[in-house]
Amino acid sequence: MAGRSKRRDLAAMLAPLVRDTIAAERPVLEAHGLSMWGYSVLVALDESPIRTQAALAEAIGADKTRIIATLDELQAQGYIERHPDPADRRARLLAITGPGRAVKDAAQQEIQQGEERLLGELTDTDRRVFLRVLDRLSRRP
Amino acid sequence: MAGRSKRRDLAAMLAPLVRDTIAAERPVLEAHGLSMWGYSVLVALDESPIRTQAALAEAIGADKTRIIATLDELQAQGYIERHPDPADRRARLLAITGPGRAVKDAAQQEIQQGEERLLGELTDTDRRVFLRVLDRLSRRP
DNA sequence: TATTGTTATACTCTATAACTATA
DNA sequence: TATAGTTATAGAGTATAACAATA
Repeated sequence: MAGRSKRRDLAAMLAPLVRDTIAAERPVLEAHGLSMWGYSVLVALDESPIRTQAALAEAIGADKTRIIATLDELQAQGYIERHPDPADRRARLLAITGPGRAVKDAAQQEIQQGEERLLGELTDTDRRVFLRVLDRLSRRP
Repeated sequence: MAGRSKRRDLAAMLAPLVRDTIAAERPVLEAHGLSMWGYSVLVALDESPIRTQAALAEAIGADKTRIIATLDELQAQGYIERHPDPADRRARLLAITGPGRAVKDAAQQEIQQGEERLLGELTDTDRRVFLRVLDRLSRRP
């Protein structure tokens, strides 16, 4: 059986799109006083608390060393809580706070509203399929 | 009318996917002696020659200053030709060579074959819709 | 000894600005 | 003077390795 029809590489199509969406997020996050990594952390902790910083870093695709400054800042802003685990004082129990959830929800609403500029061009079917496939592919191990 | 159903941000889904696809490309390109930007340049020039380096840089989403070393290397490898435009000797006419097209085709085939690991999980309909939408969104101005 | 978090260092990548050569 | 290309410098972001605290 022969190959499939000619197409561009996935990375070549994904790269400019991710660049645009991140560029669109930047001013929104800045207006809410959040960094890109800070927002990532809030989104992750909004789903559920996490028991170690290393696990959080892995969950958001970051290095454990480079989220520390982010966590310091989020804690100073009162958006997360960071307590030593009584059962193992090496680990830090991480959780989002009420104000943290509020600022994350506000920023996220604005971000997704902006993304309608893109998604709004699609038919309902295309939109639904695209988001479903994208969600699935992005969750691969 | 109320909002749409809850979803993740586009950037949050796109980012890990683009990271994985680029990570998958890296060893393939290295085996063919190409850098990421070098491969981008060959793909762009394969479509059509370009009259200035600035235009090429913009076409691949790069800065004009940071593709110069790449062009030097591609030229030394014999994969591109770079001639001063006789009509305006400030500009450089850029074109891919036969060997350039050959190495680009070989690398691209291997890359897209690897991407089947992802796309092969999808139904024919999902695959077709996803690629069509992705292609469209990635070409937006 | 192994693991969690932290800090320090080095390295890569990118952006900015200055320089040349043509026009 | 304006533009295309080039080079040099500085800055941001990232990765690596060493360190301190706890197990």
